[in-house]
Amino acid sequence: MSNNQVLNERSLQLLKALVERYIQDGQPVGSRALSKDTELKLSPATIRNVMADLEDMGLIRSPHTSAGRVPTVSGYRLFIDSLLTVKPLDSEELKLLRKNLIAKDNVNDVIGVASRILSDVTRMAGVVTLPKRELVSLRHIEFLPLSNTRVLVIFVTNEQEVHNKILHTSKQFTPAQLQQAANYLNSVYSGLSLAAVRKAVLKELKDAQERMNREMLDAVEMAKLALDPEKSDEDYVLSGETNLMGFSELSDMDRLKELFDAFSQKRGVIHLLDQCLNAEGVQIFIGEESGYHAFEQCSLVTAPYSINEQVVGVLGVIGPTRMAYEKVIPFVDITAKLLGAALNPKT
Amino acid sequence: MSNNQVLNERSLQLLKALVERYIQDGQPVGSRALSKDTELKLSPATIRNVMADLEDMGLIRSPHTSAGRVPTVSGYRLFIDSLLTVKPLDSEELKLLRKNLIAKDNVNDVIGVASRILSDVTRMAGVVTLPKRELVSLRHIEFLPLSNTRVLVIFVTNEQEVHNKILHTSKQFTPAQLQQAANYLNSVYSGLSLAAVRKAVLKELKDAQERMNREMLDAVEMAKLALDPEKSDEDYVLSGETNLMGFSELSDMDRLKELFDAFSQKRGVIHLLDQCLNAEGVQIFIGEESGYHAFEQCSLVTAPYSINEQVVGVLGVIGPTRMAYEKVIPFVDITAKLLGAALNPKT
DNA sequence: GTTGGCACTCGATGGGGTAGAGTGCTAATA
DNA sequence: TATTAGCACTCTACCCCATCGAGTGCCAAC
Repeated sequence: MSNNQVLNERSLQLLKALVERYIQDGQPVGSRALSKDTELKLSPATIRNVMADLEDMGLIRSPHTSAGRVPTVSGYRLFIDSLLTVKPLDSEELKLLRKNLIAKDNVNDVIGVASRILSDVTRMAGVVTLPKRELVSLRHIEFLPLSNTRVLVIFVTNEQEVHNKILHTSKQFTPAQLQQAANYLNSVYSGLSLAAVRKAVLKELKDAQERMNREMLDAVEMAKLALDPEKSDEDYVLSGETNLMGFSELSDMDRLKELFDAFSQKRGVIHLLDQCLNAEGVQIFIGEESGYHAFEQCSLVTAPYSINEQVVGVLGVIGPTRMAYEKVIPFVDITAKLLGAALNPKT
Repeated sequence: MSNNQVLNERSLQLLKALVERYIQDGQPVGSRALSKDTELKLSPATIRNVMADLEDMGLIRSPHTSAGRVPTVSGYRLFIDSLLTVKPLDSEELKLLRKNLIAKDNVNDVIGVASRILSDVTRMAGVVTLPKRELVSLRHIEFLPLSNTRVLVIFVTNEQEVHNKILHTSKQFTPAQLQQAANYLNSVYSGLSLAAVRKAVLKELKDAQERMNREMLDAVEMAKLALDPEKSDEDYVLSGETNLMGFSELSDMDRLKELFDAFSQKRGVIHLLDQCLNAEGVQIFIGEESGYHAFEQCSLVTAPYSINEQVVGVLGVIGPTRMAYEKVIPFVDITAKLLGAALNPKT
């Protein structure tokens, strides 16, 4: 028990070797194998002592008496935070990204491509959230009369994305009135983020009623309805879920069902991804760290992406905890940057 | 071999009992069990003779020597076509349908609800295709200028659904020109199905150029672009896929992966569902009948649904071949009718 | 045509034995 | 004092084999 509770250089080196070995072939790693793997000329016996210490510290564990050792979540965490040597991005993959991740007319197409590339390259599942509506800016708003009190509102954001929604207004409007309302809103609010617009709208409604004429008031009232966030329309695009069926860690049907249930319910996944909106750069959840039982056997590598310097969404890769972090991390990172670039309006 | 190749009343009765029994508990059915199940007072030995005949005719088979018999696809087919006694719809389920399957502002919401009900009630997977764009009628079309030669076209169909698309035009239009074009198109084509509009548009472009003034020609030209079917935007909403993970028939991971791959690729499923657009009423694919390897262990029970007497889409249930057809069939049938009703514009 | 009897086949289950991998401990070593 | 060799021990994975039970096919009797 010489090094008890003390992580010296050698222990770390062995932990690193163990994790790398385990990630590579998925078998519990024994002392003999580790002895051959490292440059440290240590006998299996010595390594067994170190391993016992690492186990005491909760960094590795053995599935049963006569198996080797496997990293715990803390072990992976330490490995990723301090020991990982990230690989430079494969040039083929970079080429693939640059070729396919380009601006399109439809934001959803770009998002879909990004998600697919993430899953294809990593052979795990790729996920990309749609840009948060709140954070993108308004370019144009338009009202179309449907029938009686139903009005179709259409707003175009950031030059690319189009949203529409049906409003039920309290009174009837003529096409001309609607046109006028749209004109007013466009002249005043165009260019602001939707959140900012809503804020401004609420403010106007509250304290400036007397200063506005009837038409403008109507316009603002309608804008309020139109921008009501109501059911959060947050969503994501998931690709390559089926890749996850290949991993032995997830081959238990109950677990797998739970995982896929989580995917289709979306709520939990969105919540998880939202946590990464504020973090800068790549963020990783290992196994139970996510806080969701369904993801207990999975790791999630995420990175936020930005339009116009403004973080609007998150993308990531979902796979078994035993994944090639040293490749996935830089890949997720660069994909986020290129996605942001592809989504930026060409000014 | 008295009854060889001849299906008499008794054989059919026994086949029916066998299939029902097998559907109920999923175990190969033996002669003893069948002897107890039916009112025919026959000894197991006699039943064994009949079963041998049924096996010769390819209606049942035995997984191995000392197991009971299991229906083949032909067996299921005969059962469904001639022997099935459909159960009346559970009143609880009907209530659920009537309560939730109601008109909404957003067609997608209604479709989603239908899909979810299908899967929830049957505890299998539910699928509903989106209404075919081609077949719904145009209510209103509108153009919004974006930048230079990019124009946003918005069209509203059947009073409820809104589509939009970005066009790249060959020349630049002023907002007024766009407005004029829209006015023209609305006055001429409103109320026709999109397919009919496109047909008319192509015709006008071809043989009536001299009779039209410049603006109208532009309008028609733009309409052509707008309605270009291009990438078929056919799609469907799938629910409860994960229910399928519970069935032992599908518990083989490779098979399951293949099935879920088919779901996410969509192409094959859409093709399969499209085949039901022309058929009247409930249609069923049993196992390999679908022609898709991924569905070899599955059955698909479908029914087309209509808006304004016009068939526009298909819905159905996907599950293992061993499913309770006598309940699923009437349920799919009524769901299709109620979905149609919910989608019909309230005139 | 139907039935009882019977030999036979085959899958499922569980016990027992073995091989191999890897450990922890101890005593010897540098 | 840290490292190492040696060794007894443990546990899993695997295979073999015996047994059991379900169900069949066939034959002779009714």
